[in-house]
Amino acid sequence: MGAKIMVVEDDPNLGNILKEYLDLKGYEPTLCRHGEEGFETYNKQPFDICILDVMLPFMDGFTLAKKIRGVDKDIPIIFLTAKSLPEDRIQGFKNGGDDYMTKPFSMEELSLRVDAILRRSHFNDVFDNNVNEFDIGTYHFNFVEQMLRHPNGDTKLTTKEAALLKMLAQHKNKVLEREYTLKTIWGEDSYFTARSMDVFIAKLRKYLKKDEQVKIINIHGKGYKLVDLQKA
Amino acid sequence: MGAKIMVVEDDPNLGNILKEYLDLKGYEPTLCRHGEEGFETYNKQPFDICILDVMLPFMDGFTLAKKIRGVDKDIPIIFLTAKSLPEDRIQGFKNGGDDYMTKPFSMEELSLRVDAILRRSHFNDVFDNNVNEFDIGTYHFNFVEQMLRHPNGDTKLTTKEAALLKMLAQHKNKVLEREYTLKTIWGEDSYFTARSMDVFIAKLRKYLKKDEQVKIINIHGKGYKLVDLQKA
DNA sequence: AATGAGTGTTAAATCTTGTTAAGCCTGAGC
DNA sequence: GCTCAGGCTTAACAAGATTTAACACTCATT
Repeated sequence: MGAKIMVVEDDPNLGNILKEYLDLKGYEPTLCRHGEEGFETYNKQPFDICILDVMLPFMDGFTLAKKIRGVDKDIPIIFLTAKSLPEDRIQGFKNGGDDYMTKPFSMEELSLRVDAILRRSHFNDVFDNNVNEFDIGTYHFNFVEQMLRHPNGDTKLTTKEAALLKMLAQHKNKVLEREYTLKTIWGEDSYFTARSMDVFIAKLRKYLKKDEQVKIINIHGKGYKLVDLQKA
Repeated sequence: MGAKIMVVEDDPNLGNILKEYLDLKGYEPTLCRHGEEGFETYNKQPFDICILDVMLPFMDGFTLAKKIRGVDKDIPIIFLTAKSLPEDRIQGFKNGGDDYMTKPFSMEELSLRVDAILRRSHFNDVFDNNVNEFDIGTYHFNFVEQMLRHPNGDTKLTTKEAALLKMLAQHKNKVLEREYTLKTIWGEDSYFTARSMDVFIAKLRKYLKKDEQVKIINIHGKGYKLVDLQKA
């Protein structure tokens, strides 16, 4: 499973070459022809990174970037452009870009830059997805079975309870951001999904009461942290 | 006071310009003249990001990068080079670099790239540090538990209280600068965040009243200092 | 001493989270 | 198709955390 990449490029030639190359490299690219199509597509499915041409018909790349960041403030963005003036590159970064490449560029370099950025983004967490069992204090959590076991009595979890506990366990002793969690489990970050998540946190806290060393603490305005003092 | 940057550049001219510019931008750059000096320095103090020239006497930048990554596998690295061939840039990424810049380059662009990378790294994360327990006079502070313990009664701290006390404790008997603190915990340094910080200082002072030997004193125009007379 | 910027402190206002329970779907079994 | 149970969402209120406002005080400078 490769990273999902949105490519917005109006030149059909370059667009197709890009798509083919990224496909070959094991990514999952989606090609859009202009800004508006890009924004619509972005709202329909989740992406891990965007590659945007700056000069696009109807809506330029910077404007599109702003709209995308309005939806998803952490999505990595790489700008492509024909201009190579330093001021233009600077514009790219000031518009919230993570990187900026000047045409013509080497496909391999682009793919390496994509890798370098994904290495630092949340995309990594996807790689940890095959780990499905966790030790949490004196508990043992099996995600696939949705079971939270404890010498003192087991608990059968629901799907969402298990999904949330898994994300917390993967970030044990680190902050798990609300926004990221909501986008991953609920698919969107709204007032209601947020309240729903709080309800699930309350449930998990109840289940985890059997071990004093285990706590879910709130990081005000940021998210939650599953603390396991046994390991800390 | 900003991110700690290690710059390794043998050309004294460019090296100094880089250092000065980064200084001006609010970073804390340390300049090394060659690879070996770079590696020694790296082992002596913590850095948030490295900027390495590729062509260096004695030990080239790629080799240095490998040695640094051996110590610290997640530190972000930007390579600088005179060559602009795509193959060289590709070499940079294959050697674990996060970015690659070709001389001559714009200082502003470099600083923007540094920002873009730091944004995705754990630099801002006060919550992921290693040392998490502190002795402050007759108090014992556990950051992870957010507990300030004292024989005379414990205090449960909030997230921000704990974050601020941690920064003070890390700088015990030294000055903790306002600006640095605000950028680290609040993310920005404005009039309001500054007032907010003052409110938190007042709270911490209340909690620390149980030990006469412990005080938070103000360094006018600079910041605060957590003074522990027991250890001084 | 007068000025203006920086700090101390408290309280109110705002925003976020905790918790419980009621409401609403959906799918299994009848 | 009807009913029920389980699981998730929404509502509602309580409690908590942080920010903003207000006013008093201190410090450095003139």
